[in-house]
This record gives sequence, structure tokens and C-alpha cells, in this order.
Amino acid sequence: MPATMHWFRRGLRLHDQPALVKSTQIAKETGAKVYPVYVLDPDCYQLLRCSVNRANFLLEALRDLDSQLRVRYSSRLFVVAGKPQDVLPQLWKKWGIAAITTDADQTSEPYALSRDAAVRELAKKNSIQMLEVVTETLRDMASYGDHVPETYGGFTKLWGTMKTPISKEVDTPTLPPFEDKQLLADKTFDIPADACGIPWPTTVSRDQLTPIWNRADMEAAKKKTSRHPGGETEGLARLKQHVVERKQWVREFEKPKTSPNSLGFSTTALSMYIGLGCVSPRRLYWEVDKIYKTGAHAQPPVSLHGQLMWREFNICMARQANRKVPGSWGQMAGNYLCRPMPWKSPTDDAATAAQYAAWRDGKTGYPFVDAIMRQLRQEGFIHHLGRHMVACFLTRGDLWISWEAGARVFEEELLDADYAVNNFNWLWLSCSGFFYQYFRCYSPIAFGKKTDPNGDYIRKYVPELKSFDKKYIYEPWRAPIVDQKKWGCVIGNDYPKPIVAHDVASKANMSKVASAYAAFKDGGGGAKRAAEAADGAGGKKKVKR
DNA sequence: TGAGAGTTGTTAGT
DNA sequence: ACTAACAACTCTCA
Repeated sequence: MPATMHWFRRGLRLHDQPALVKSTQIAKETGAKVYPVYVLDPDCYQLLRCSVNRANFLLEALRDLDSQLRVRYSSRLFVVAGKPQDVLPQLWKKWGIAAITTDADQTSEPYALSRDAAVRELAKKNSIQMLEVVTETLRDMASYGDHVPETYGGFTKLWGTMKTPISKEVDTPTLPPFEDKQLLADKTFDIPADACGIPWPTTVSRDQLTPIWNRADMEAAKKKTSRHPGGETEGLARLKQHVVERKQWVREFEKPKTSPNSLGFSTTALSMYIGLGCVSPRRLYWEVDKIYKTGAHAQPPVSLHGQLMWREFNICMARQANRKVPGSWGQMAGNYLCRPMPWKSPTDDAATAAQYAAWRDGKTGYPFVDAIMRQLRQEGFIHHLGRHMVACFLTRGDLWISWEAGARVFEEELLDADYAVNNFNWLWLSCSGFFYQYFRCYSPIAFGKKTDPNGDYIRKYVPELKSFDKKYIYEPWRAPIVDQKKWGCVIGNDYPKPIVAHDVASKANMSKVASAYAAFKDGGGGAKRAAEAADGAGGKKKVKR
């Protein structure tokens, strides 16, 4: 009897799963089985660069899915390790699969594109019906058209003209019970007990990766409970608690007014659940929409709907860049949406490598920057404005190190790491693309004080400084040495001195951005515009300067 | 061609 | 709490 397979990828949930509904319908018509499958592919975006925290988040999401399938439907999740191109055809043959359904991956991320093309081809070759359904974005990317405006304003305008409404979510399917006791108990398809059970990536050498499979890290990670446990159950609980039950807060939500150094959650903290698909973006959109209907509410870009629109916009931009030059989105070279800038790379010299390491490990000597980076390392999630602070500091603000290097660290550490969104924000913060007001520079001393004058956030994540008077908490090197001794932390000994003088570096870096922009106008990138204008517009600007 | 807008800067004044 | 100066970006649209 022909069975169906639902291949879980990003949509790690049972609600709003039209592809799973389809699998269930086909199976019910023929009285066949539905095989829910997850392929642990170490080269995929979710695992290639991946901290222990992020690996654990994924495994928790899988466990939640598996246990829901078992409890609600007497079914299970079949987890296999390897490349989908290799392992799926074997399972199709073994289980007599007639149709495979999955959530469409529209990220435009090069590995996903080639993987899906290969699986599609194999399905065709094996005469297996393959159905990919768009579920991880509010709209099918194709519906935005061939050319999406490259500003948020333009995107908002496009959004307003779109005739097709955002679709409603589908009901959760009732899977037929999986009547094969042997397969239900088969341990070869179990979820690995910990991240060490995930195979090594093959496309990037080990020394380029954070060793998530490091036993010591792994053991340490097992001992602590995560502040952000993975899975649909937790995601939906959080949606209820942070959104559905906070109607006034939802209506009034304006992103810039939230706080990067709140010890609780200043935002919805749902990004990691949306990112892995533990919560459907459509579910979030319509829950917010319901609340908006109850009264006056904020508008995009700052509103909650505006945040979801930013995500759609970012994914559109990633696709657009990769359509011109495949794979260019996550880098400077060849990315038409990225200004070329003469960044330093951590591999340039020992001094830059040391600065980069200090930034990554939260040892810059700027307590606010360090607190954010340490929270990132510990919890895998930091507030959006915290990301602004540290991204600006690494790139155009202080260290003049390539945004690409920063983006790779965020990819490893962030539970919500997303190909389109992460790279977009690094382009933005480094003034490489979309945002160009380089004279607006975050101060590692002043910025945090606005929302946390007492420095409680710093005291939590940089405990060396917990006894410092609030007068010095953002710039502890200014405290008299007697006080430093009294407070149990001598700067330069127990906590680093600043690795860079912000006031000097930020001024110098502004000039560097200005030069890079001027060079862009004159040469390389300016040629694009010059060709379009077919006159000396670039030259004219240069004279003005 | 030039005015106006751009999710989320800082500092020094009132 | 608000405002202007900082020294001045790019993109859109009329």
C-alpha cells in the first residue's frame, strides 16, 4: 500500500502544517501510513555553524515533535542522519513511499537550493509525488514579484498594493495511528541524546567551526536548563503569554522603545520559535491582527506586524541578491546590496585576531558590549538593540572588523539565526547596505544608560563588576583604584581595560566610511549607477565633496 | 534637481 | 522632557 512521507525541515510543529495535512489526506484515502521524518543534515544552515545552545534547541524541538506525535497520534518522528539526497531515497524504497510533502524552503540559501533541487530530481526519478508548501513566510516569495523595492518604505508600499490577503492557517491534521510496533520502538530512528550524536559537517573544515561537539561544552550545557527551550509546546506557550495575554502591550508595541538591557523579556522573544518553525509566522500574524482589531495600534515599521514585514523584506532581499550572484548575500564580494568597505579581517594579523576574540568572548573592556556578548554566549538570544550595539562596535563603530566575521559568530550563537535576517542586519549596522547614516554611532558607554542607568544588566552578565558604583559601571576604568580594590575588581587585572578608545576610534572610522563611500561613487559600484544615468552624476558629486 | 524621509545616535544645551 | 548641532549619508519622488 503506498505510504506518504512528511519531511520536517523548518516547520517543526504540528499546527499550521498544510503539507502534513496533505500527506495525511493522501494516506487516509488509501489507508496507508504517514511517515514523519527529520533528516539531521550537518551541512544544512541550522547545523553547519552551530553552538551547543543552538544544537540543543533543535534537539528539544525534535523531542517535542516526537513526543506530540506519540501522545496524540500513536505515531513518532523518524530521525535519520546524513544528506537528504542520500538517505531519503533509501527510505522511500524501504517504506514504499508514494508521495513526499514538506515545507517549501524559500530562503535562497545556496545549500538549501541545491539540496532541494537534488531531492526534487530524485523524487521525479523514483516516480514519487513531491509537494512543497509555503508555510515559513507570510506569503509565497513569488507573490512579491520579480523586483522587490530595496527600501522598507518601498516594500511597505508594495505590501499595501497586494491584492491577495495573507492566508489563514490550516487546522492541525489527525494522523492515522502508526500500527507498526516494531518501527515505533526502533531505536535507530531515535533523536540523538545530545549534540554529540549529530554528525560532523563535511563542507567546512573542523578548525573553521566552533566545536559544538566538544565534550566539555556539551557536558556543561547538559547541566543547565535553557532559558529558551526549543519546541512547539514552549513556542505556543510563549505566544500565549507574551502576545495573546498582553493585548494593550501588543497594540502599543514599538520596537525602538523596547529595552536591550532588560533582565526579563522586553520583546516577544519568539524569533527562535518562528525561525525553526515551532510557531507558524501566520499564527503570530493573525493573533496580533486579532488584537489590533480591538483598538488603536502602532504601525509598521515599528509595530509587531511591522516586525514580521521586516522579516519578509529581508528574505526578499536575500533572494534578490542571490538571484544576481548566487550565494552573495552572506558576504561582501559580489553582493550588489553591499557597499565594498576595506574592513580588517581576523585573519589579517595577530592584533586584529585578538580584538575579534575579545569581542566574541565578551572581553573588550566595555561592560555593556561584554554583557551583551556574554548573554549571547550563555543564552543564545539577545535583544535586537543589543545586536545593534555589538555589531556597530565590531564594524564601523570601533574595531573596523568585517561584518562577515561578526555575522558568522551570530550564526553560531543565536538560537534564531536566520540566513536572510542575520545578514541583512549586519549589512545595515555596518552601513554596508540599506542604512547609510554612519555618523549615527552607538556609544558603548551612553547607549545602555538610557534604559538601565544602574547597570543591573551588566552586573548580571559581567559579575566581576557587580559591586561597582553606578557612576562607573559603564566605564569602570575611570573608578579610582582604591574603589576598584574595594569593589573586588581591579581593571586591567580582574577585568580588561578597554581594547580601543571609543571616542578616537569611532571618529576615525567615520572618515573611513566616508572614504569608502566616495571610492564607491567614483569606481566599482558607482559604475552601476553611472551606466544607468549615462552621464557624469558620480563625478559631479565628487566635485561637491 | 532638490526637498523630504529614513524602525531604534550623541552631546550639550534649555 | 525637549531641542539643536553634530557634519551630512542615500534613496525616492515630485
